[in-house]
Amino acid sequence: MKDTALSERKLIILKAIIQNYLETGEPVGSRTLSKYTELNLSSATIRNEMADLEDLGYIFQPHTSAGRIPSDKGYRLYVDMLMEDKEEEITKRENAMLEKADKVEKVLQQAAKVLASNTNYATLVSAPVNSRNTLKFIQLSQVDSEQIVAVIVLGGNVIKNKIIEVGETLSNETLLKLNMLLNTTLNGMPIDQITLGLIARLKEQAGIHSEVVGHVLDAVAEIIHVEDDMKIYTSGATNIFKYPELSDKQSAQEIISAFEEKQQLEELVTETLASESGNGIQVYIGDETPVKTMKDCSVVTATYELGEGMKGTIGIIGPKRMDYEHVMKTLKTLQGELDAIYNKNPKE
Amino acid sequence: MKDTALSERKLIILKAIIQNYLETGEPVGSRTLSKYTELNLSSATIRNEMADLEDLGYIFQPHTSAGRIPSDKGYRLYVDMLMEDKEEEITKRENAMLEKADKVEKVLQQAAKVLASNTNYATLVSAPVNSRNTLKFIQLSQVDSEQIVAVIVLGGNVIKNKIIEVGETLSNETLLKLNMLLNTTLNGMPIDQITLGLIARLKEQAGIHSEVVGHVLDAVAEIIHVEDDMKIYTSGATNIFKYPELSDKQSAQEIISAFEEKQQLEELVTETLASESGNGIQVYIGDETPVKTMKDCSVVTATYELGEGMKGTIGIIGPKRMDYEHVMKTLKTLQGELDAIYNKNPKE
DNA sequence: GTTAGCACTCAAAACAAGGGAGTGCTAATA
DNA sequence: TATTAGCACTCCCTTGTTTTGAGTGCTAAC
Repeated sequence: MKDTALSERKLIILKAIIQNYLETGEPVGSRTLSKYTELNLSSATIRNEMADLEDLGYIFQPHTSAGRIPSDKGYRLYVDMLMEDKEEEITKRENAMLEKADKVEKVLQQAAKVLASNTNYATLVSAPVNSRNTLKFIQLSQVDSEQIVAVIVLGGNVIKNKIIEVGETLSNETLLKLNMLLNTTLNGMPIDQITLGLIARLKEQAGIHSEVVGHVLDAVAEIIHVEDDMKIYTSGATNIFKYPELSDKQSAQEIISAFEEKQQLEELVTETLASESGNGIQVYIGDETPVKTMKDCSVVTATYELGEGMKGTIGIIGPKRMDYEHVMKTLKTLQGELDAIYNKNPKE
Repeated sequence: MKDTALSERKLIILKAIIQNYLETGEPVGSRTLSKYTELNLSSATIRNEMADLEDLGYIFQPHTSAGRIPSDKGYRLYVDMLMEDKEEEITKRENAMLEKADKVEKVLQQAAKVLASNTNYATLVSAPVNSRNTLKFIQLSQVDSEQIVAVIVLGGNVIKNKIIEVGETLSNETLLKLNMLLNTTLNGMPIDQITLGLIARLKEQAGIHSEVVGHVLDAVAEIIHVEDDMKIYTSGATNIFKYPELSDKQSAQEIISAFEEKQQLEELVTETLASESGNGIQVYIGDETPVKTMKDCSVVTATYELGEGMKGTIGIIGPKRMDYEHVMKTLKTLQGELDAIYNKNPKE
């Protein structure tokens, strides 16, 4: 029995085992399979084949005298080769909700929700990260005698603001001048090109107000700091209660905590964005996930793009026996929708 | 046995039962209580008293031949009369973290976290609602040939912004003029005083740019819309797994969903803000809570204030057998801290 | 190579028995 | 009269035993 290639029949059996297990969640035995119309084999024959498949590590028994369950390796083979693309229509209705929402946050939160209700798994949507982004516009305004507010507009119309305490009261002209200075120098500039040298030069030009400029640039720096900025929207975390294998106290606690804290999800997102595959869809099975608390889950992620190389992630987290076909199809659709929404937006 | 007043001894026994149950979570029996030093009574006597207390509805047995458990009515009596204020020091260390955070959202998220780690219950912090708030400052800025951004600063330095599409390109002077117009009229104005008449007047004064002004005021309206604006920060939802009586699948699912969706928590917050009690601390036991999914929990909330009558809520949600004394004390402290933080902020 | 048959394994369900915590009641006691 | 000791009773929980049934591996026959 060579490890390199499985016989046709073994593949069919493996596929049958997995599909059956995806549906029922119960270990599947030889008798069940022999009743499977496609292959007219007795249970005994199937047993032999299953023994082989077990030796090769594609399936295993939870205990002696139980049926077989796919191993991570088995799932992997299935996802890579055995699975056929389901060409189903996913519910367009709900997606209509996406169109309506206007603010970015709302759209993404909606997206997570739609995804969750379409799949019955836990979902996550990360906002586009604005590294490689450009600074579009800065505006300083007096708010109080000793406070100014800096409004910073980034490419993609992401707007940020920060209150800055200034010791002195700035005159209107001064503010106007500073605004001019900042905008003529920085407008349209990719934020990774704002160097220390540039900052020094700006401060110099600001003269006695160099301190204010310093504060403003600090604010910019703070705003674009990726980690700090990564917003993650989630939905349907409680869906995991639908899958007994994940809903014992221990697991449920851990997984839901991950969704609550979001810290760990960030890792997942960065990992996904870093290692991109062909169509942008990635499947992590069990131990393959970057996040240890999800070692008993499968995670499927997709990347969507929003002009300018700004990228975000959508993903779903569920049991290993998840409906990969449906999930991948749904992700692909949503990915498309998001792309569309952002590209039809007033061009950048 | 009159219902109006319980004998001194019954009160002591009831208190003992409750305190014991808070600690252990197990039904408490007569023998356990008779060993209680304070009251030198035999288990038989105690049994008689317990039978009375049960008749009166303060305690009950989960099943025959089990110890007694406090009923909602029992808890209520305890909270109202029997409980003594614990004068413990709560950990000041963690509160230091509160000081550091600057942005409102960060502070509140932190607050929720601190609360959760101090109590081991699920917690919630609602951002101050800005009805009764004033508009401090408006700034329109050109961002693109056909887009302007409106930055709106509210009292308490809450900053909002919104992109507005304008059909035409506005000149610098026009913008300046509009800014002048808006600010001279609206600055410092309580937002509930921005009436239709005022809006009409403004539009008239804006002349050919009345449309833009309309958009801006729409944006203001949208921003101050209370429901839409209510942000709720939560933490420690998974703490409920620590309490077996709440962590069966059904309950856990429901409670955590409530925390994820936040919808239901909003109801809780509005209810709390509406019916305010003396020191602003409220205790909902079991069915008393406005949120049906929490009928097996107790909810304790407090209101904090931030100048100008802007109010927010902090609250904790846990099992009925929660440590009310500790919780109320902690809430009171945090309430104070928040008040302090916001009142030491540059005066409004 | 396939299959029928059989002995074997093991988890889960069903059942039985015992222990223990707790109660209510009654009768004795202070 | 209030308290307590004593006792019978209830019911949950734990433990151990048995039964059932699904499933396997192996061997021998086809």
